[in-house]
Amino acid sequence: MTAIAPPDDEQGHPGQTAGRTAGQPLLPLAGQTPPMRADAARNRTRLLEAAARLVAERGPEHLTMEAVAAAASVGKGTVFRRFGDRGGLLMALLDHSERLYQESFLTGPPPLGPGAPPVRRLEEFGLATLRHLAAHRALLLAAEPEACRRFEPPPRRLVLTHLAALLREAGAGDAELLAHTLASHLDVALLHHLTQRRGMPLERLEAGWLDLVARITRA
Amino acid sequence: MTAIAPPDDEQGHPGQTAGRTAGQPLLPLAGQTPPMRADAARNRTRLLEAAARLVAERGPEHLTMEAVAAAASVGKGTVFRRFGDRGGLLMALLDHSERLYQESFLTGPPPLGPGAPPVRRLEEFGLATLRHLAAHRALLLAAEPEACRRFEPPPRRLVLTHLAALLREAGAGDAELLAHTLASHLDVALLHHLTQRRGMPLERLEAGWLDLVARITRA
DNA sequence: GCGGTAAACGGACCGTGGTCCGCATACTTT
DNA sequence: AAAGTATGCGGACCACGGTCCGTTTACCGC
Repeated sequence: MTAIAPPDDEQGHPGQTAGRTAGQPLLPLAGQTPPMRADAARNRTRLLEAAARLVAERGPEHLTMEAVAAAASVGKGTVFRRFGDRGGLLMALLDHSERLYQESFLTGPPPLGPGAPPVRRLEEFGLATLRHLAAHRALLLAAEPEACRRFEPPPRRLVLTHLAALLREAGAGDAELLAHTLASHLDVALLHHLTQRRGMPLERLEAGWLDLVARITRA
Repeated sequence: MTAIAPPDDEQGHPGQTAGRTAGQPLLPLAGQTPPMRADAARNRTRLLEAAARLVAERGPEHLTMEAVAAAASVGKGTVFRRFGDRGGLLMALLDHSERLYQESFLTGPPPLGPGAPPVRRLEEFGLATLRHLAAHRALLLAAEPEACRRFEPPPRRLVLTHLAALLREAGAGDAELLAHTLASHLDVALLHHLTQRRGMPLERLEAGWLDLVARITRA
């Protein structure tokens, strides 16, 4: 990336470009950035459509940036300018469902959203997350960044702060650390490994989650 | 890799080449494979020396396979033939301390090795592992495979089976699942994130480990 | 020593992610 | 409407991991 390259955020048509403060789609921080140029917006949607098509055809793990560019009749540089990198493009593809998922526990109805007791919300949050991961497994897996950046993407951060908040509310010990413990149980790569390579049914992971929450919150 | 490429295992001089059954240096399985040719063994040590030098000079994250080949005055193909891939080379660099670490809890003296009660061994194991990770952070981080293979390398498998065995002995619930929970607390990437990016002292992670073991093993 | 053979070698080659920079063009201002 | 400017565009270019395959060479049996 050359300088202040803005790796995109969301919206399809009259869009804007993420202001690159600290994170991208943490949800409500769609703000005051200058509107995208018309050609840029057009290319953006063409790229997303092309990418979605290619993913559907060949699977996210075989998606190449050059193929997307070609399929959208656009230069390769344009893809990178818009989405930053491969992970950014994949994430953009997930943006819509990611939003729904985030809203469901941030502002949705209890017991998932605010209003229920914290332990109850923890239980529901894990179940909802496991289902979210399972539904988008391939894409999330393909978008997973390199090891040392695993905890940086805003969605992961949001999950961590959410868990930490609920744990604090429930009065557990080192909430930040325990949040990581819980979060690691809600990891796509782990889910993939356990269900695909080790043949565990999703139900076992769900039961494991409830058990884990119980063990961790009874201090 | 072309076919039954043997991604190397250990020993320096009259060596052998891993038989590729299921795992590499799970420790005692150095066996009955045909001995390495003299030139192969020589190149192996030259490569390891060159790699170690380059890592020391520029850090493991800047190590390129071509640079290693050149520094060892060897063809690039030879590097891949010997070590399989970049991760294999990095792992080979760690092989010695990995062995010491593994022996310490498999056959070493209690309370880390056999002989102490399981919960005690769990506590010690975590502390020893955290120190091991911290000592080799950069190298382990650079060797970390892609997300979807994160649980496949034999060292990780060994940790998981060890944890599961101790948990079973301690009578916890779903030992295999809980082993993953504990193992995720002993993850280089997590350690890196918490200590480097979030500024937590190692002591806090150690305390967190003891707390976690306590919470998980009191059924 | 002398072949025969399997193993090892080397480096050209390929695919892919990511960058660079000169050129084109959508919006703004007057 | 013309000029000015920042934004975006494109695709040549680079670095690196990994593969392929024709050539070389260590080892084994004689």
